[in-house]
Amino acid sequence: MTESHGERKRRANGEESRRRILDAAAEVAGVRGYDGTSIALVSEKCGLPASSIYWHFKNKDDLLAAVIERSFDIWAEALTLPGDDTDPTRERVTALAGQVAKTLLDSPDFLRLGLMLTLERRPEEPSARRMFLQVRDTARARLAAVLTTLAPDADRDAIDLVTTYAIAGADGLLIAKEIGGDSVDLRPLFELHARALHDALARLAAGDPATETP
Amino acid sequence: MTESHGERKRRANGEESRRRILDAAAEVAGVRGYDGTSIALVSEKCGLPASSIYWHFKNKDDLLAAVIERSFDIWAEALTLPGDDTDPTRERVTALAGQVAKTLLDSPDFLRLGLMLTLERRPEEPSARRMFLQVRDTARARLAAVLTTLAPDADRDAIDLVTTYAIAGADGLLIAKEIGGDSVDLRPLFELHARALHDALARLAAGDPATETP
Amino acid sequence: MTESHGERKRRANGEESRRRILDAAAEVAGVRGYDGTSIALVSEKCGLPASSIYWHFKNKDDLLAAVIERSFDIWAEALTLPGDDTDPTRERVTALAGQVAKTLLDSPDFLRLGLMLTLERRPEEPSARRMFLQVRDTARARLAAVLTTLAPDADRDAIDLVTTYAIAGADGLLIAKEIGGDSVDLRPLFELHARALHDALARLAAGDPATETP
Amino acid sequence: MTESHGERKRRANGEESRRRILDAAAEVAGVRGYDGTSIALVSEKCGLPASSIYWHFKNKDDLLAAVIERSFDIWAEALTLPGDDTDPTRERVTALAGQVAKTLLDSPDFLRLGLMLTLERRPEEPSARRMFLQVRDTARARLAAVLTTLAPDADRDAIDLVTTYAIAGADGLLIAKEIGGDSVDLRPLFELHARALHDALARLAAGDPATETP
DNA sequence: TATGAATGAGACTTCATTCAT
DNA sequence: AATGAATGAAGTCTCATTCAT
Repeated sequence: MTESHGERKRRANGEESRRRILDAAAEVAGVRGYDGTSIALVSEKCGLPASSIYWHFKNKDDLLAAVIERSFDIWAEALTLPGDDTDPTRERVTALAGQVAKTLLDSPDFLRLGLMLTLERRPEEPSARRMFLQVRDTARARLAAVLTTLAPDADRDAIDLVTTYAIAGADGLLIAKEIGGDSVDLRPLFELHARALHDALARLAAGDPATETP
Repeated sequence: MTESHGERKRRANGEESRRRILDAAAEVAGVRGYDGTSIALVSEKCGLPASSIYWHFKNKDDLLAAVIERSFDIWAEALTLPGDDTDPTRERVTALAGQVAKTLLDSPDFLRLGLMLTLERRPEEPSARRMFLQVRDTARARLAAVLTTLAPDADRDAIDLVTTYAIAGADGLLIAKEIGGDSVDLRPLFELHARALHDALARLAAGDPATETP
Repeated sequence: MTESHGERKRRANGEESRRRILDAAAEVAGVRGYDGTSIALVSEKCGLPASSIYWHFKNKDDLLAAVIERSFDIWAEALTLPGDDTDPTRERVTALAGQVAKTLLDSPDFLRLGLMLTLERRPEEPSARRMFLQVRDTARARLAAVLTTLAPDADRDAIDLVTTYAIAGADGLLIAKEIGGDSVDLRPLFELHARALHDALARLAAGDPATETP
Repeated sequence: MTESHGERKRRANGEESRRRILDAAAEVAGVRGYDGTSIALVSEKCGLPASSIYWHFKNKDDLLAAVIERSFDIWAEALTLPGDDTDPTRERVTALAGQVAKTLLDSPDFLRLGLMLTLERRPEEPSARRMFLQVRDTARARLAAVLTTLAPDADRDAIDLVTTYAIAGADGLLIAKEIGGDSVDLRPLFELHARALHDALARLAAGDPATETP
């Protein structure tokens, strides 16, 4: 109780204000997308006037980039990819996929917003989009590393292919969930995906050139 | 007063104007998304004044729904799903997946715009979104029918699951292509996906309960 | 009385609206300068909403450029420079200067606004400024032509010099009037200026190299 | 707690901060005018936060008035008008005009900004404008004194007239230079002006009523 | 002697839409 | 079958200024 947080006219606290703005922006942007996120809406939701938002962020684009960055950081922290195990059993791959699925569904702000941004092709790319692609690349690199430990003999191109397919499946299933809502049970779907990945890895490990084009 | 003040061609051809508007709207919406598509932009792109757009369409929402509908129709026509063959060989499933991939990449307007709309959660759902979900359901039903012919013994839930997974993969791969551009070769990816689907179907046909949760 | 102008909801009349906007903008800009002229102020003064102003003009810059152009045209029309007379008597030059003085004081909008714009050095030049410099050049050319008829033997550089000096005097005296208000009587000042110009022309006609640097 | 968190130099030197602010404000105001000079721009240019500017100056108006005052002082110091000589030869008047021209071109901040302010007619006159008119009056008085020594017999009204004309010429030529840039050589122009002033003074000394209105 | 943070007002501009012709 | 003109609402962002520390 050394600092009563009930003070009337809030004493200036930049850190806390910034957080409140980011929270509000994440909430709005996750729902309405880039264009649909208006500063006025964020302002209303966080209780600070619009002009205060511009004290903390250069502009709307900058704000949304920050939203994506923070949301990704939270997600990446929640997801501790076990990178030391090298046993590509189906159980293990399934567990891995399940972990990813769960964390994605828990904090999907950056992913949903990011996918929306990804699908657009504006004349000048928003830095929020750039930020999404950047963090997505980070995640991709980590996943590729894990897959490499699971199929050490596979060449880089093959790993790349499976990595891309793994991510694509996750993206697609997230969308399926978005559309289907409660009628879609993600668990068996991610299991299906895990099995597909496992089999692909197994073929890779066996040197099966199944992924090559004839 | 013989109504001859110099207008040459295009003596008020409604059909043609409507088409020009739809073309322009499709182009803009495919690039900028729902919010990013302004009537002014469409007007500029099609050469007709904004008020003329409102003569042909009730409002922006209506216009975009029409865009999606038309784009889907074009796509559906291009894609003649062979629904009579019942041989679930890998080659056949692969060919099928390849066909879908190709047509999606050729006319992806409705899909890209639709996915953007899908990812948003507005208070009041745009009818463009509703339209997308509707045509998507049509496509889904057709795909489910095909899969059923390939695995006649599978139960409805299993077919549903694989159908959802099939669509999810397509969505995800489209996004991967969107992000990766030329550095992503969709062919082997769709082959991977086809193989995954084939294997799943095979397991289904064999009564393998692999997709059930333990 | 074929068209009662008392109609309630004004029937759309672009020409008239445009004029009203220009009138209002000229009034405001002449008083407040470029930055000081807000669209809201113009809107209030002309009775049309701000968005209507943007129907008629691309943006504020475009509007102010139009203000300058029109104001100049009005001025140029009011000032019929007698270009056929070639008698450089003092009376004639004085009359000429007086005419310029009078018309400048009658419609000084473009000049006052233009001079303000002239004195600024923005990173990107407003097109209103460019417009001012352009019409000013037009005026300058006409004046140079008149001076040439008055001193046909003078070379181009000399005419240029006197032209510049003539304009500078007019600018300066307008400013003096602006500052001094009623306490400044422009008539004798322009007479002084006219005399200076006459003497300079006379020296030029006589081949006196007085304007050359030693 | 020995107050030692690393600040090195500049231990809060008020005088120096004030100077930096004035420098920045002079630079900005000379370029953008009164309205165009924003506190944020000045802050950025001088490296001090906006709130610090308000510690040194009451408000923007106060700041710009200070800019004008200081700029004028610098100019006045640079210009040592020789007031003791009473020989109205052309050479002397020319030299005098040249001196004024040179100093004006060297430090024109106050003049350019002042002229911009002069041309505006706001509802409430900025004190910066008042300051400009005040220092301008000071300069005017000094010039009138010099002219009086050159034409001791002239009456006050005549001296006033010539003084006004002298200043108007200087203003106008500054504008000409502003517009013409390198293509305008001020030297012969100021010589022309000097000659005009000399002749006017000579006529005054001779009692020539040339400046009177018929 | 400063300054980080905040803020209401207002800047310019675009929005989707309507209406009279 | 169309369109020129208009319009209120809302958009992003900057403004000058204040205040607690």
